[in-house]
Amino acid sequence: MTGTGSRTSSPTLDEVAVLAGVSRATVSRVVNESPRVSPEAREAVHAAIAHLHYVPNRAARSLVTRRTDTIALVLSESDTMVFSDPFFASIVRGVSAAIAETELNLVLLSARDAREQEKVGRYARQGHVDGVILMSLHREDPLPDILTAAGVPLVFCGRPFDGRPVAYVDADNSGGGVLATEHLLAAGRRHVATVTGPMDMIAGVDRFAGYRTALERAGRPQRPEHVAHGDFSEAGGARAMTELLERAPELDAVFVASDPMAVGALRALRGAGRRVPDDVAVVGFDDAEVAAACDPPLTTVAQPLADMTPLLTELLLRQIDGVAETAESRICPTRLVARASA
Amino acid sequence: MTGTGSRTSSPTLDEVAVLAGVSRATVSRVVNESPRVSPEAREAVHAAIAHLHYVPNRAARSLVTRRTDTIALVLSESDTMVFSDPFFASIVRGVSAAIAETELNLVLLSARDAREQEKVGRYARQGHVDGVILMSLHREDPLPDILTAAGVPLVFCGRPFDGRPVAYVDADNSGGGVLATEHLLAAGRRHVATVTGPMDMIAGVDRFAGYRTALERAGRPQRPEHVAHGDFSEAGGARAMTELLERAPELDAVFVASDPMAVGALRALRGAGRRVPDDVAVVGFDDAEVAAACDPPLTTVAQPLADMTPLLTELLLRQIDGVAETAESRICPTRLVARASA
DNA sequence: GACGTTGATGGAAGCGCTCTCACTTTTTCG
DNA sequence: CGAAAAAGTGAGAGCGCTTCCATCAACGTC
Repeated sequence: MTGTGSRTSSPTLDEVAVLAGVSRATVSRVVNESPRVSPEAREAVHAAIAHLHYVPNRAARSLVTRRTDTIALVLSESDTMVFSDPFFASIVRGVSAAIAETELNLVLLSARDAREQEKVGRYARQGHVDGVILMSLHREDPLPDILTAAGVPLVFCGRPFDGRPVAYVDADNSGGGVLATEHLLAAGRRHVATVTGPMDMIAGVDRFAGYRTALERAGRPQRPEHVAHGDFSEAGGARAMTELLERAPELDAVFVASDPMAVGALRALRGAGRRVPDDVAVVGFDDAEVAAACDPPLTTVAQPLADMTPLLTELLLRQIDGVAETAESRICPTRLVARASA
Repeated sequence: MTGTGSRTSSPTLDEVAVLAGVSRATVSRVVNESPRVSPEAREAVHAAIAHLHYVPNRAARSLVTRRTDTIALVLSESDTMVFSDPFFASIVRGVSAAIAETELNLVLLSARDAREQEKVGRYARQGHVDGVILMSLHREDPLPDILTAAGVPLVFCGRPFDGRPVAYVDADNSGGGVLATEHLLAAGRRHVATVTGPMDMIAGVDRFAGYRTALERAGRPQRPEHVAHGDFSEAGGARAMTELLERAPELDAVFVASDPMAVGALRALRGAGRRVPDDVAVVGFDDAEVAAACDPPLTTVAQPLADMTPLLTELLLRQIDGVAETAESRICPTRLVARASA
């Protein structure tokens, strides 16, 4: 505790009360829009507030209300990923928009490494936020346990690995994987490979599961050399595609578990002289903006982000307001968007 | 104020004091690491804290200390931009890392539209944060005024438009523009065009100024048809490059004011059948990761981000601690990174 | 051995706000 | 016209914490 800063001390509720000629309680009522205030008092208070540029001190209010009116969106991912994958942008934008409708504030917290995760945990436990939305969870992430233990209202963006009873919203990833794979099969493709997401993320696991389910239903063999693991990044997608071409040159279709990876795969295919969709059909996942823009336009599985982000927010607010009975969760349907690549 | 939530009320300082058999004052001293506590008392308190899982209530502490130990990094930009331009990622990562060294928390706030700007302003005035780093400022952004009026310690990432006396850190953008343009000139290029950044951002303006300065120094005419305005995005860069090729087909070099735009420009040039660097030399700005990876590798102007982000943090902390005399600011030198594109 | 010193500790006063409760005034209705 | 209900208001008790100040024990010092 070195200095004091030069912040001119702002006016308090008392000063407003004195100026308005009423009691502190009345000022508080006006500020909190209680209906039981006479119009005259209300006006006097408003005038005083305007005159003094009064702004309520949040710490004092929080101390008694036990609320901060801010929620955190925690990005549990390397920021290279966060800032390059359009999926994150979409979620942030969507949640942000949903929160903007309310009186709440939204803060973004990054939790890339153990140290930052610890800080986020402390931040939440200290009562800085009323609730947390956790996204991009990896299998071993300690944050779910930390935050659950802290008793903070919590919603996951994405199904949790263990079946823990927690509120979450997710796209139907496995259903989407089935959709994509069946689309390829229905087009008469014989050798359908896949570039999966990271296997320590549920979206990676579930989309892969969908691929396998579809093959199984079609009575097709699952060949290990048709599976390469990516990391949801464009570079990773290119790498995995190259690997696949080496191991299984006969492939004529590939389900790539994210659009950025699909862009990389497209590049790798072009580099290898394969034409899309003539030689190899490609289906991506996400329906990111880039999907429609790339060459050829990418057939992909769309997630209903427009539904998911408000839902995420709603579930959290319900928990905060204490009206959520049990941990609710929602799986949102995915749909295939057919374009030229498959 | 509907419900109460089910958060089990956490233990207070008093309870710790009772359990440890000391006074509240002593517990507070231990928590705040005051040296004037006997080892026995300290140990007893630590034991009690561990036993109760005590976490200090931040609101109560802030109320008296007038500090929150959190600072905000405000992204005053559309999130499409934020999430696609690697420059943002670098700043966020750098500041994040610098903050991680300290006891402070970092929150990211988005301020895309007037409504969000208002919220950010309120958030700061209500005392949620000890200081603010403002980045990606556009000319008409109201946030600087709002935050200055709020008396919040403030550092700009980027020189302010007006010469207001405010702390800021910026790269030497105009110097970088000179560097890039002179490099092109020195290579014997006769018709050096430029794709600028947005003219409502200081980085766009300054880099363009550098381009003009270099032409002037070399005694070359400044031709309006050699200037096209971009928006720092890849698509914008491609668009501007196309425009340039139409207006000034004779051009044999172009200074593109950001790497993402340069990638777009490279694409446009390839599309138009121009070879780089044979027909047209290209210099970018930022030295983003993509610069080394693209084809051909991009000659670009590097910003010393590794210096800038700690500086940004340091300047802010100094203000918060009240040791900053006046508004300090720093311009960090840029340097040319020569690669194949020019 | 009386004295100031030093170090450790607890009592208590707030920080700025909310909210219960009691009080006064006004309205309503039998 | 009186009693009950409703409406508006203020006093005051905290919320959990820090910190000033007083206290007290243990320590040299002459």
